[in-house]
Amino acid sequence: MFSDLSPADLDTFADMVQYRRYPRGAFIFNQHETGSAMYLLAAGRVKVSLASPDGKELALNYLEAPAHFGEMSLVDSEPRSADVIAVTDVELFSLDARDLSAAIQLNPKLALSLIATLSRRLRHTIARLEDMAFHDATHRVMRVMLNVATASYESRGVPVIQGLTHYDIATLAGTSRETASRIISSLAREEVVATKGRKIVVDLIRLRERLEGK
Amino acid sequence: MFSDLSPADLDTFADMVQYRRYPRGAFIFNQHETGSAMYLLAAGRVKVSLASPDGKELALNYLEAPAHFGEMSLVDSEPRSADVIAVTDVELFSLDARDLSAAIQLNPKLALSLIATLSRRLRHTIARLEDMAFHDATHRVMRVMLNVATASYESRGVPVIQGLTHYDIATLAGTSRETASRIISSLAREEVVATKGRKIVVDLIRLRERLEGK
DNA sequence: GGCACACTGTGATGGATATCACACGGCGCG
DNA sequence: CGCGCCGTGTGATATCCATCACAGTGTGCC
Repeated sequence: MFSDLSPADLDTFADMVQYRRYPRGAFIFNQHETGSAMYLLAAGRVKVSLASPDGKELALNYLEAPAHFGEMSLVDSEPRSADVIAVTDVELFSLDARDLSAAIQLNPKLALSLIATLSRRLRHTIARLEDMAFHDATHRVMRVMLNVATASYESRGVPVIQGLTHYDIATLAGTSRETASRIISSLAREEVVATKGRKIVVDLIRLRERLEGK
Repeated sequence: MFSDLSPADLDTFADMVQYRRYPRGAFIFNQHETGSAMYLLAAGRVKVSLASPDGKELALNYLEAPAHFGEMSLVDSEPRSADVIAVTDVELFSLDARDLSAAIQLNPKLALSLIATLSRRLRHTIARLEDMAFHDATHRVMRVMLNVATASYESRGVPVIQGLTHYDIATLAGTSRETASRIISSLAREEVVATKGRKIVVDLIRLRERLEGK
């Protein structure tokens, strides 16, 4: 989902920034917590997600370095609107709101970069909301698989889903683990995807057809 | 949901901007359409909403002057992610993306204002998504009523919902007109709200209790 | 002031999906 | 290299809600 920050930009505020590490599984911050820093993810992978009081989870996104998150708290002092959890060991830099306007003075393009990031994320979130409101679980699970497999195809040349359990896919699709399982089985039966052990190989063409068709 | 633009800001780019009027009911732009302008709403009321292929509707928001919308297309050239429809007669100014960086040079605070707006809207959209994923129709309808009534209370001193049909409330809550009707009737029976003709008076305290309680 | 039309209230029904329950499979750690 | 545990597959059941159907109601327009 990211990022327009160039190395030059990073240099610009190298001394405003603070280095941190988190082990796999750690919470970087929690929903409803206050905090005025944004984070630049330098290495590793994080999950941005929401938890309901009764233990359900909805994943907003997975981010891979280089990326940034937590920008919303730079401009207002509202509580965090999601949890961010380290999926692997993580290295990152934090930038406090106090330093932001200084950073923008030094490099106004940074502001445009933030605007671009927020825009992309808002679009993405609106699309998610649209899916929740208009489409059934099958459609949503297919869309998640298409997104993940497409990203994999673009970065590694293979349209494969791995490192995500059915539970993870379900939280991305906003449905239950069981429902996601059933849908994946059924797609495998129809040869839209092929499951090899705990890995899913996606037929991008067919999957896209299915998503458009109905 | 808005806005940090001061009259001074408006002066700054008075000559980059173009004046337009739309009658009640007009589409200002459509989802999926391309377009690189943002709009400053000077007078009137618009609805930002999504339409599904099979005729369902999900309202993202209603905006009242002064407000702005369509900023996302300033920084990328993705299609519009929602429809914007004039609910009353509307007057607005459009600002093209080409002029944006110039405007930001003239007034860097404008960038911060955009970031703040986008942040607020992203928070709001995430909260909507959370509601859709975790809560039932009753909860969502109550939240819509609480939001509208609270806004009314703050601007006019009376916690009243008017000018919105049950259908409108349903599209804001992401449910059907019938379900919204049933929920409102039931809340009226329990004296959480009182319906006077086509107007709903809300007991803010009780409604908030109900929303927190379960 | 009345007539039409949009809005509202409410029953009946079916369908999607959450949830509970449990068996099976494979992966990783000791 | 085997045992345990997490992940997966799938049935049965219950619930929420969309949808269809239609009667009653208010409002604005002529």
